[in-house]
Amino acid sequence: MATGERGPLTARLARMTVPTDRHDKLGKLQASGVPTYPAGMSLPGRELIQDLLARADPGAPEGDRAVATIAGRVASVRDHGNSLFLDIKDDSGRLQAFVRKKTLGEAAFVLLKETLDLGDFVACRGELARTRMGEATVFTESLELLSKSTLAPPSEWYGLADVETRLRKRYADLIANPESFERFRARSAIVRDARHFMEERGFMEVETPMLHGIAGGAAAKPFRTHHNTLHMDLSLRIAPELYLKRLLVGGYERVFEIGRNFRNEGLSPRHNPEFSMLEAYWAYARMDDWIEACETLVADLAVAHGCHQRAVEATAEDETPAPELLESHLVVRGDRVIDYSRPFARRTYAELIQEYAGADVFDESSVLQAAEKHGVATGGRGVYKIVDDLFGTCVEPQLVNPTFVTHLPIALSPLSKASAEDPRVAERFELIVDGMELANAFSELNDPEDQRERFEAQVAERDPELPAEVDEDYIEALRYGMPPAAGIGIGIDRLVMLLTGADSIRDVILFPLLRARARDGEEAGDEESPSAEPRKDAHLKSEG
RNA sequence: GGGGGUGUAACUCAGUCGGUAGAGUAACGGCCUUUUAAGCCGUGAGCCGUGGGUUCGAGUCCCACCGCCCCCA
Repeated sequence: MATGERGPLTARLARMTVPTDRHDKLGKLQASGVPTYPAGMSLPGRELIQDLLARADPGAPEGDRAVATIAGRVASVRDHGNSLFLDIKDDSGRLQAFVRKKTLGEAAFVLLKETLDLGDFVACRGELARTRMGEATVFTESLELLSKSTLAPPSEWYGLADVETRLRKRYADLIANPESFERFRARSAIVRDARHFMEERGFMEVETPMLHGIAGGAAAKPFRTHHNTLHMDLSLRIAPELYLKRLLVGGYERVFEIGRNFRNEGLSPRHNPEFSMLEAYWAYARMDDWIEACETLVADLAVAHGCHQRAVEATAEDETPAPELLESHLVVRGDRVIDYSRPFARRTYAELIQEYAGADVFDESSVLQAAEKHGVATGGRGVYKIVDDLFGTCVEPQLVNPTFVTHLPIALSPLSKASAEDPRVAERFELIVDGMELANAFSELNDPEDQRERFEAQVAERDPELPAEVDEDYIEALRYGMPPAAGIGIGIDRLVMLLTGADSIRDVILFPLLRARARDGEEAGDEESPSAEPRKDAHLKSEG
């Protein structure tokens, strides 16, 4: 907004496309000396609706009633001529306010009726009591305009259904769709609980760079950028892994980071170019320790937060959720009911490939044959890539209940230790839930020479999804000695999807990346940057 | 990149065989002393995604483009 702009409010708003009727109301309010966006506002005694209802009994007898001040958005108005019923909605809930001409005074009441709109923010002060119909209500003695709304909010009754509007104007989605509002609350609570879980187990939260010279720690195309003063090409991180492990070298034994990773790849219902991970490293631990910790974390979160989804499903069928349902390990997602009871299933990678793809992971001809049969591309690619595709096509979609997939091929695991029993497989697991990879963990490779060889093999592949050069600094760090350790990455967005029943990652990211919309009166795509970074600005937006 | 779907009022949606652009909600004007999807009477509201084509006539049929959704590569 043009905050520096001066001049009468109505004149400023007239230059914008304010609907005429709401524009007239602004003038009316100004003429009456009522500030539409008052400064220096203080609301002594203002309570959240939820707190008020917990503190005071609306059914208290006359003379014993609480006086309350509530503030929020006008969500509904029922006009009865000489009185109004308003629904006031705040962060915590919704409460009715009753406003009478007799109480408020003729002039104030008339002005209110002439100017009040859905979406306005107001404060109401008065006694909390019940109406004849038994509805808890603030019998308003004074009402104050806190902020005027000049655009009509989306219909509360029908909600906001248009997917594009919901994503581009998330605020409108949050106003109109309570399930969306609650879902992002659930996300916050899930992250908070996950953080608490890690802290309780003695892990220290750290922040590592998002700007990397060499984007390593995963196989993905990075977003590229440039630092002007240092004349450095940089990438947004695709994973924090190599920095977190440098901290193990430095002597911290348990570290974790919750944060954003960036991968310059396609969008899908389960992929957003920026997404959140919880990544943790644990010295002197092995893969099995993470199986225990991960299982505990996910199962506990499912009981604690899946209850929201169970309640949603129950209410959809007009049933009151039974108490045992709210404490269960069952969480609904679409037409699946996912059972998070411990222990989760444990299967080996080779076993699953055999069962669902009919191939022997360690036999090339068997893999090629299966690829042919299942329509997986083979041309000019390493066997392990084909196996990986077979797993994604044939196995992953079949695993609905949480399943630890262990003994992944070492060729797919360039940063993990090989198993002591079988050098062909890594000491590694992936946790698959409802066909999605939710977590990935392994015993960390700490042999600098072995690591160098694997990096060099990656560079030799000349794959745009793999680093183009060896991260010498990381190798050097390993030379100083890294304790034996195991690490894990847990996809936060997917975790929230699973526990809230969301179908798309966009339903759990407040502001997902969307194609830039051509502005009116401009030729779209005409003089757009011809470079390979068409959406650079969407990511590198500076606050400065 | 390929295929399918979709785009109509602020919101949710109808729109038949190609023949004057519709409803509910919201808004606006009335009536109404406790309603709750308040009610009743009345009014206004549209670049039918954009551009082209076929036709006497296009929201509707055809082509291209744009956005969004889904599937596939």
